[in-house]
Formats: sequence, C-alpha cells, structure tokens
Amino acid sequence: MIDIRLLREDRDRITDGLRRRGEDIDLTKILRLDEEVRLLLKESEGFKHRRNLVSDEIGELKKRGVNTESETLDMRKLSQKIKETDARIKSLSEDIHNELLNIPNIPHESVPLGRTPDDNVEVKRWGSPPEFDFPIKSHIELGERLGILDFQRASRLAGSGFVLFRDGGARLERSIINFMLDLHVKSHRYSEISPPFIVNRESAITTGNLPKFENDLFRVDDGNYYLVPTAEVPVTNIYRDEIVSEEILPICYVSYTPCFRKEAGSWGQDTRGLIRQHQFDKVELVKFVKPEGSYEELEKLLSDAEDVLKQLGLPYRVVTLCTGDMGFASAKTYDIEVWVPSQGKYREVSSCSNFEDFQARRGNIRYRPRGGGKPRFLHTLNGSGLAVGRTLVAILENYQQEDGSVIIPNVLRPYMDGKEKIP
RNA sequence: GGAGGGAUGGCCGAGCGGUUUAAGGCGCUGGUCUUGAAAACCAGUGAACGGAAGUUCCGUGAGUUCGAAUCUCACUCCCUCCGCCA
Repeated sequence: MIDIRLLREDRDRITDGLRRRGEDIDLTKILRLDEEVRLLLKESEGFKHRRNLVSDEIGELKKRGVNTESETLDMRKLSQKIKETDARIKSLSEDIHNELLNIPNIPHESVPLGRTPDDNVEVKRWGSPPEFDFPIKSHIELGERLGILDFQRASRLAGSGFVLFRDGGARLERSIINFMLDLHVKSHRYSEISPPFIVNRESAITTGNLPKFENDLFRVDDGNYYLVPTAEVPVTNIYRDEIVSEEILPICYVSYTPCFRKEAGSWGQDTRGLIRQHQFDKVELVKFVKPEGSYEELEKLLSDAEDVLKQLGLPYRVVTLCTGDMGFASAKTYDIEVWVPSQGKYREVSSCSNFEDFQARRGNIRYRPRGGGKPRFLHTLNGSGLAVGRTLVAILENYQQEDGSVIIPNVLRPYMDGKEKIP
C-alpha cells in the first residue's frame, strides 16, 4: 500500500511512478475523500471533547443532587450527531482504504522503463547451454518414457494442469526440495518454516494477492480461506500486526510449500508439461529487514537463489524486470531464468523482489528502532529458491543422455541413495 | 460436534456505570550510589490521527446510556472436559 501522507505531500512522485508502470490511475478521488475525512474528524473530535466535559459535569451535579435534565437532553442530541459523523467517517475511510489497496507499488529508480517482457534487461549469464550430439527430448517425453511423470492419469484425478510423479520422479522431486532447504538453512543461514497451506483473506491482502487478483487464487469454504499461491503469503504474515525489535532484524526464512494457482488467462501457454501447473512445489526465501539496507539484502537474496542453480550445474541468466512487467507489490524484481534445451530458451525459475514497505503497510508489520522511538514499517523481500517443478524440468532436459536416461547432478545424489542415473 | 471458563499495556494482573491521566508488580530505559557490577532508591516507559489543543483504542462488531474496560447481543480466538479422528 502506498503511503497516503506521501500522496498528500508529493502527489507528482506517485503519479509519475505509476505512469512508469504504465498505470494511469486518477488520484484526485482519494485525495478528495481524504480531505473530507480529515475535516469530519476535526468536527467529531470537537463534539467528543464537549461530550466528555459535560458528562463529567453531569456526574458532579448528580452527586450534589442537582437536576440535570437540560444538560442530558443536550447531550442526547450531541451523541446522535457524533454517531452520524463517525458513521460517515468510517464509510469514507473504508472507501479510501479500498482505493489504496488497488494501487500498485512505485518502482525503484533503478528499474528499467518498459512495457513488456522484451524490455527486461539481462544482468548476467552463468554457465553455457549444453551441446547435444543427438536429437534431444523434452522433459515430457523423457518423463513419460521413464515412467516418472504421468500427466494423463493426473488429469483423470484432478484435471488438466496437474501431474503425478512416480518412483524416481517422486524421489527426485523430494530430493530437490530437501537439497534446497538444506542449502539455504545450512549454507545461507535461513530458518526453516513449514506454514499452513491455507490462509485467510487478511493474509492474502497483506502480500497484494487480494483484493485485485482474486481470480488467480483457489478459494476454499466460500472465500473465507484460500490455498496458498506461494509460501510468501503465510510466511510474510507471520509478523502481521506486530512490532518486532530491531535486534532480531534481518529475519530470514526459508519455506517449502506446494503452491496453488488458477492460472486463469494463461491459456495457450505451456499447456503441456510441468512448466505451468495448478499445483507445484516451491522453496521460498522471505526476509524482513530494516529499510536502510533492503537493496543490499535483495542482492544477497538473489545470490542465495542463484547458488541453487550453480550447485546443480544448470546454466541460467538473470534479468531485471522492467517497470511494466513487475508484479503488483514489487518495487524491484530480478528473475532468474534457467536454460530449457527443448525450448531453446531461458525460463523463469525464480523471482526475487524487494517490496520495500508496501506489504508491511498492508499487514501493519513494524519494528521498534534500537533505543526506543516510534515504530517504523520494515521492508519485506522474497524470492523463489527455487520453483521445484521447473528445476526438475531443467535437470531432466540438461542432463539427458542419448538413451533417454538422465544423469543425477552430484549434489542430489546423497538424497537419492547415491544413485547416479535415472533409471 | 457438545459442555464450561476466559480475552485488559512488552509480560503478569486489579478494575465490573462517573478524578481511570487504566492500580500494582515484572521487564526495559535513564539517573543516584559504586573502582566496576549487583542490590537499593528516584524518574521515565503502549499505539493511531493531529502543528497543537485534543480525540480514539481494554479480543472484534453492533447496542443501551448524558457518560461504558465495566451493562446487553452477535462473532472471533484461546483454555479445560467429553465425543470423533491422522
């Protein structure tokens, strides 16, 4: 959520930021409502001040046995007036809040201007795509031939957009999860969280998934609950409505969860295979940090996520998303894209973002500065570390052999009973 | 699912219609004392809005009242017991 005070004082900066995103949002309405609320608030407070004074007097007079009928009558009218004014304030404040919830974050100044993914800027490449001296297979073909991925039967169980992992596939998936968790916990010093896979509305509002993107989520129980689209949602909300002490910052969490997404509007893209599924596994990194160092923390987060691909020996590149391609809540995002041989291109396996205080404001997540002082909103960041299904795609395809078998990357072998190859 | 109990500041806990600016304690911060520390003593310690005055906040939301932490209703969460269950 953007800061209404900033909007009041520096409207041009907000307007300009939104314009860079390609958003043309009229802020006049909000400012008008804001002005009205503050006027009514002043009025209501004056009334209440008088009510408090006179009520005390009435108490005093009654104690002395004096008749207070006329005062009581006056106050009855005043109370009615207060009630009406407060109702109006409440209703207008809700309007403002709802408007604000639908405004995206302002891009950081370092974010390249652009409208589509073509405008994203490549930052670096690591490794080089493998050369094959035989006709390569897609992960779909490899997985089905090996009997480790079963798309057909999964669609019988649930529908399209689901997969059934079998034997070595199921084991490989579990190995990838454990490898990623261990790497981040042991080498990168994150603490592990295993959260609920269902969250309430408030949690989804904090992260920016609601109210605007309701259609992307699986609703449960008439909309009282939602299946998590990413661990970001439950984990970011751990400190919702809390004031944490500065001493415990930065807080770094790593969390494995399945992720559930409707993917409405993605028709036609990646309809076959593991790339786009309604349910997929992901290991997510989430940080709560002080505002001052948040962009250094973003770089560290990125390199922690990159490390997974380095360890797995998978070629990748990093791009900075342009203003028009960034997610709703983000101020700056790096995508990590892994090489997918069958497609001859790099595909997203991680998205690392700094939300600055956007989510913290929505979720009222603050910290108390050392030595006391006013609580301040902290900054939240997160990034995939990594998307498991897509990582599995990259492993199958990059490590495929001519006979359709797949070499297991070194770092995963301890998790696979020392096995070097599938089958 | 059934029965009962509860929710007050960072924590414990008093208050059950009108000096409540929410008692008291713990914790925390500063000071005095001390070579230093502890103890003791003194002072200060919640949040939001506002330039300030002030207003609001005792789980949440409605209501009663001139006046609500205090009374009424609904809801949420927690605890205990029973039932069911991985």
